[in-house]
Amino acid sequence: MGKLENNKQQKLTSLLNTAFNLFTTQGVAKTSIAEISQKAGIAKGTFYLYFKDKYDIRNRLISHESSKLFKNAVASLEDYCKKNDKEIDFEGKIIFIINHIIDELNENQTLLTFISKNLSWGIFKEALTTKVASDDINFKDVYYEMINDEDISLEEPEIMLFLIVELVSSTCYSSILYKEPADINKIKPYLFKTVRAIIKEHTLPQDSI
Amino acid sequence: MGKLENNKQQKLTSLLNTAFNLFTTQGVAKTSIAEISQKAGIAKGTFYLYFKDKYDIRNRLISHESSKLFKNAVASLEDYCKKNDKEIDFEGKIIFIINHIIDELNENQTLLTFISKNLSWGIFKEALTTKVASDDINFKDVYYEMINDEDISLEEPEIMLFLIVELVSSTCYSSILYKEPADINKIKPYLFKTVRAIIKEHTLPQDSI
Amino acid sequence: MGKLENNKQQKLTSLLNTAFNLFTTQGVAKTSIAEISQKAGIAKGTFYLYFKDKYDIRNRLISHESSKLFKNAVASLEDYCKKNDKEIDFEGKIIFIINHIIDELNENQTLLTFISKNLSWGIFKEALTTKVASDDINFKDVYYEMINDEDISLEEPEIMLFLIVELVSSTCYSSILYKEPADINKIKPYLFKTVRAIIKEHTLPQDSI
Amino acid sequence: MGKLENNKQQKLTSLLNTAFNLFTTQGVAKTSIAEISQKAGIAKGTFYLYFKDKYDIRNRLISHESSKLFKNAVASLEDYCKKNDKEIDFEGKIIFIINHIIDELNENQTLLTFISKNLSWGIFKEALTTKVASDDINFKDVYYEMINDEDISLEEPEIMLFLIVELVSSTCYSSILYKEPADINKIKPYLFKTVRAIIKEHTLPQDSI
DNA sequence: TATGAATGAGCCTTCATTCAT
DNA sequence: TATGAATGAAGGCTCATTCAT
Repeated sequence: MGKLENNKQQKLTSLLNTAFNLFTTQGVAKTSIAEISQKAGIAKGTFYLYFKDKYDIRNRLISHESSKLFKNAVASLEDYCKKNDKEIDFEGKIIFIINHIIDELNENQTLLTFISKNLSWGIFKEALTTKVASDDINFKDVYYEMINDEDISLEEPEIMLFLIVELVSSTCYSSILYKEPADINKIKPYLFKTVRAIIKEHTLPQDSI
Repeated sequence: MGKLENNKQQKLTSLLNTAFNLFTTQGVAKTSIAEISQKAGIAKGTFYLYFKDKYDIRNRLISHESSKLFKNAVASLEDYCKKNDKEIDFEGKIIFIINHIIDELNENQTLLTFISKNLSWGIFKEALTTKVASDDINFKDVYYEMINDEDISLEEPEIMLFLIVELVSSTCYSSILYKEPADINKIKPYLFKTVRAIIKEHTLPQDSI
Repeated sequence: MGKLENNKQQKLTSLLNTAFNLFTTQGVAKTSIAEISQKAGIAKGTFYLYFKDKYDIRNRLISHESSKLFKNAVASLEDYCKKNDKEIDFEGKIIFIINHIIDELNENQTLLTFISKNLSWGIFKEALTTKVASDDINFKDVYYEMINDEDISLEEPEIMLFLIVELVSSTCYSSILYKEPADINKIKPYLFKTVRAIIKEHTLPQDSI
Repeated sequence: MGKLENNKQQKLTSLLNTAFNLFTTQGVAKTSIAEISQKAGIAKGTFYLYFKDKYDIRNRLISHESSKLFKNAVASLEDYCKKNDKEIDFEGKIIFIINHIIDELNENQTLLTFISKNLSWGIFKEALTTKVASDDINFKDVYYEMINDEDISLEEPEIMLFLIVELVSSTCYSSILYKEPADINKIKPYLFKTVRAIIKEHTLPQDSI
């Protein structure tokens, strides 16, 4: 890899990190490109060589961070299975992943603020299906793998995922950040029950022999 | 009521109407106070005698419009019951109301854009519990009335309402506006099944005598 | 006149004067609104309360300065007639005015640069027919008056004026500023001969009795 | 000629063509060097190996295009003489050339806009006297040839040419592009009469034997 | 109460030019 | 010769808010 190539990668990383810090601490609206550039140690004009505008970098960050949440959750799940030498069924896996993500967001509320305030299903779907960074995972693949592994059939797997994601994400936002209408820990059981219900309704009766 | 008082009311109404039109047609961010004031026929400085800032007027509008959605749905429900001389159970009423609101939003997508893009549970809760205009209804009261009428007991009625509202509103947004992951009409049955499941899980076994 | 009104007028004048100085010394392109505002002692944003953009103020200045040139020339002509108690015919008046304007431009070459580099017939025509400042004259009226006074008839007075103005202005530019293809004083006799020829060709034979 | 030399020529041509297209379609000010380079298929830095800056390439283009106008007009004139086996006198030739140029500009108004908006006598004179491309003509030589051929003597041939060129070019601009003060076809007769008058005044009485 | 002129910080964006490769 | 990443000054413009009237 040439020196130049290397240098470019460094600048990109620097920009992404700086922007993420600023976005999470002061919000997207109150962060200017001038500030991002300056703190990243590059010229303002250089910013535009890497990103179209502020919303471009924001979207890429959301995709990347969302992807990380899923990646961590999936990794933790695999870990858990290995360690305990346990098999968990599909429903259990979904709940495990949701729980892991909720806990992570609960401990990193600035991240939650950033993601939620700027999320749309469009960006999110992109996060689920494309890799921004080289080590990102494609959760959709993981999701379908999970479905196949269990040998269950779902009526509309994508709609089901959509309902769950929307329910969980919008629920988390006010529950974690404002404890409204109650603390996330109080909400959790009801939330999980609902998720289980959603899964049940989408599950087709297994072909019996 | 003095002439003066009347004049004040007129200005307030003019401001609210103008702002609503501008917000829904061009978005909140691209609407300036100068534009609102000018089109409302008052001076820029006068705006500040009625509202703290742009977000103040925006929030009041969201509350008012949300309230209207519920009011219309409830009115339509009562109408339906009278006309058909039918009794509908609690679950049916909730579904009826949701359905009515979804249909209204589907036909008024600018309203949906405005409300969703600027919604937070905080504002929304306010909309449910307080009256902005004199003819607004307090949906929370209606909700508890509905519960009492049926003589059912719910474990955590507020959390239940919260889950339903969050699920429905975030689902509608991408489904109606972007048909993602599918058209609202395809989503509806799954959504209603989920709502029913949520209600079921919150319903406590009836005291039998 | 209120204090406010007075204040506004002062600011306008200050802006016009400052802009004119900057435009003539460093050119329009190299003059920024920031600089105009700052040197005029007002805030940058205030500039936009008085002018749409840089070209708006530039056009108004050109109109005003052009008007002044004509005004001075006409005044000088009247003066000359009075003093010498002489009658000058139409052709002589036109030549007098042109000569006066050329001399003024020759002595104020920065003005010539400014006007010529930014002139278009559109702006110029406006300068001839509308008053920017209260003391501006409307040269077109003066022109037609001159025609009537002499009792001569011209075939196409407007086209004639157009030809003369275009010829003189474009000729002056390189002749005065770059002495190309010769000094204005060497060009003058040829120029005047040409102007006379233009007038002659447009003059219709007088009705004889 | 080496391959390298050839390559250089190609790049130069590509740059000139691209710049001309961009200048005429969107104007000089709104065309950036980046855009020219990119569309010409070379790197931005390479531009500077061929031209000093944007105005350098612009001037060369104006010279070249002006030269082409004269070249075409002269060629057409010669053609006309041959075909009709006619002799045209000096005055007639000048009028023919002017007429031809006007018609060409009338049919190619983007070219007129480009040339006029960026013309100065300096650049123009260069166009008359120097060849930019190898097939350009030197109109000044042609002009003096025409004078000699006819055996007429002019008092100040250069000033005469200057007056004519300035008159025609500035007249065309607003007349063709804005039909101000009238359409070019209405202006033409007056313009030609004026040109004839200019020539007459510069013509010295022929030496009689 | 009502006005609207004035503010001036702040933002985004463009672009000619340089220079290490 | 050729590249194109980097620069950073510069510029135009918007807008919420204040305050004297």
